[in-house]
Amino acid sequence: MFVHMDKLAIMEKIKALGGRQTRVRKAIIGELAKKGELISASELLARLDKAGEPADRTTVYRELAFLKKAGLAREIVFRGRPSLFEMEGEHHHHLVCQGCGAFAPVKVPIELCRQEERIGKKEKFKITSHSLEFYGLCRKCQ
Amino acid sequence: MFVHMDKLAIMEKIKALGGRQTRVRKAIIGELAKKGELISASELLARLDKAGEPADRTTVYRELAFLKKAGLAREIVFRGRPSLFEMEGEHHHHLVCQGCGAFAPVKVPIELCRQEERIGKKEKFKITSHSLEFYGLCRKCQ
DNA sequence: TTAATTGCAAAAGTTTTGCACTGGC
DNA sequence: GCCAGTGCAAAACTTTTGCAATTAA
Repeated sequence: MFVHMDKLAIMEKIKALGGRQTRVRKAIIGELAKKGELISASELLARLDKAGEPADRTTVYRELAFLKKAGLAREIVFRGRPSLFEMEGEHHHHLVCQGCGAFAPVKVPIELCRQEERIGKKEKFKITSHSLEFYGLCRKCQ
Repeated sequence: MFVHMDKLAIMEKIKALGGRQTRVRKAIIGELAKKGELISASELLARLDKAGEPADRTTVYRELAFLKKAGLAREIVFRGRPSLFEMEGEHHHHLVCQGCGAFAPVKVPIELCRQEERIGKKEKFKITSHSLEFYGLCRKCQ
């Protein structure tokens, strides 16, 4: 649904930051890209195992932190659940079902970026990003 | 800065839900209201101690869950820090400084509620609430 | 070589659970 | 007397840290 950077561009960016091309790193990026949507560190860990590319829990957390710092992955938090991650791509938000826990990506037709600028100027705050997530009930849980 | 329900109305709502008026509950609501803005469970615990109204950590968490369920308090999560709570009041969002960790309340001049309705209808999702928080650098940290 | 990366063990921190006791109404 | 509310101990989890061993470049 959303366009991501290709692997070449990703590795390029990593190299530019002094990062190396390792088995574990490639596996993590691969799983993150394959999933396409939000995934927790624990789920990622399980998927790596299943894919025959096992990695340590600590390594997964460290790699996610690295990818975030590199601007290649995004972390999102929802009330009452662990942090979720996804590869950076087209700007979007999420609908979270408070019944079954499912979530769906959604594009918001609001020019929040422009609003960001306005609010930042007014509050003398240099805004660099925002998080906007919707909570409710999905079709099944209503 | 923001208007909250008065204590009478709060206790009324609690009673209607079968809740009781206890020493600890009153103290927690008092601290939450006194602070006025976001506060973590741990900070709340410390403030209760300092105020001579000590309570157990578990009790604090349970009370916060109760107040949330009663619609009297709101929980907000930010990346990389524990949940924060505040009494329900006028609808607003927050600016979070990634430098020093400070946050400031802010009203957003976007009619998100109307957007909610539109998005919900389109996605067949019954949206009940949203979270919108801005990340960046405060005046001091720029 | 040599600095980034990894795994393991342990710690830190938040939040939840079980259970017996207390106290509002 | 009930049953909500409370404290205590322990557990469940997520996430981080320290350190020695590995490995990509």
